[in-house]
Amino acid sequence: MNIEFYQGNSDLSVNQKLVMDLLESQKRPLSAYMILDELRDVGIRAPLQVYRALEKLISMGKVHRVESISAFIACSHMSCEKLGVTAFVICDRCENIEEVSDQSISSFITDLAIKTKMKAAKSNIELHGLCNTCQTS
Amino acid sequence: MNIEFYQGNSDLSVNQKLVMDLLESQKRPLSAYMILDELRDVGIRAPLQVYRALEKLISMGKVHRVESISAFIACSHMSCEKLGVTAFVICDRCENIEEVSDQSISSFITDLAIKTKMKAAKSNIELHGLCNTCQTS
DNA sequence: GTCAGTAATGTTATACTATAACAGATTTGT
DNA sequence: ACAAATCTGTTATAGTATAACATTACTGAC
Repeated sequence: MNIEFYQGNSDLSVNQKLVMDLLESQKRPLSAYMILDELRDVGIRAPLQVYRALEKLISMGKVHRVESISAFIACSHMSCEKLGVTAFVICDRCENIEEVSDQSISSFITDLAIKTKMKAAKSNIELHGLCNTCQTS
Repeated sequence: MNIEFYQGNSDLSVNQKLVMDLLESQKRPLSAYMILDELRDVGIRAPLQVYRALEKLISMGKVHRVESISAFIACSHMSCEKLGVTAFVICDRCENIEEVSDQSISSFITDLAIKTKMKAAKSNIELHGLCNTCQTS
């Protein structure tokens, strides 16, 4: 872990911390309404409380939205706050999801932005299919 | 009603052709309900009629779903039915959208699949930002 | 300290996106 | 022609997200 860049969860509001802790405790993506249901006991009552927390966490790079399944997952890399470019690899059978963040992905997006003359703000790369385990069973 | 008249040379059903023609006439992505509203006059009445047509058109590679904006756009390349790998570059200001489909994109996805030991079924790559025009105005 | 201004949070209501379940119509193989 | 399978239409409902406003909490000047 890169201490210099890592931020703990102490600067988060109560709701943000509740959502963040839940997403970190699960390794899988959760929908906003799954989060809502899980957090009803601890004071979250309305969708907007969840969506506002998610919005902030996403802007901080701590949470990603997986667009193709409308779900949210804790960033598995401490460095995402800096890099901001990741890819998700999703098994459609076992629903396991892997977050990939390396140089080849960053430079692919950089190249695409240059090629299309874009000032890149946000990217998402999602690959669906069968994972290694599910291909052979 | 004489169905054959509407089908012409195409292998599409009436509803599929209506949706396809609309998406081709617009160059921008449309939401399912925008499509529904546009096609009410010609007999489309329910969301499912639109969604079923879209599902088929997507499976044929003629239409893409742009995940991050929950919208649908006609494929701008005849080759997508074969390649199946494209990227969307979306300007968040003018909402112009460009579909990119070249060898570098295909091989990026291929490499990602190999690296993660996935049997790839579907991918989506979406880059948001400001287009060349909007950066300078 | 207090009080106005600002920001954050809570709440209700509603808009937008998508599919389940069943009914009716059409096509197809025999 | 007729049953089985498929396609299409319709109603109802599930799932995702935000607008609008009320309330509370924080901040800084005085």
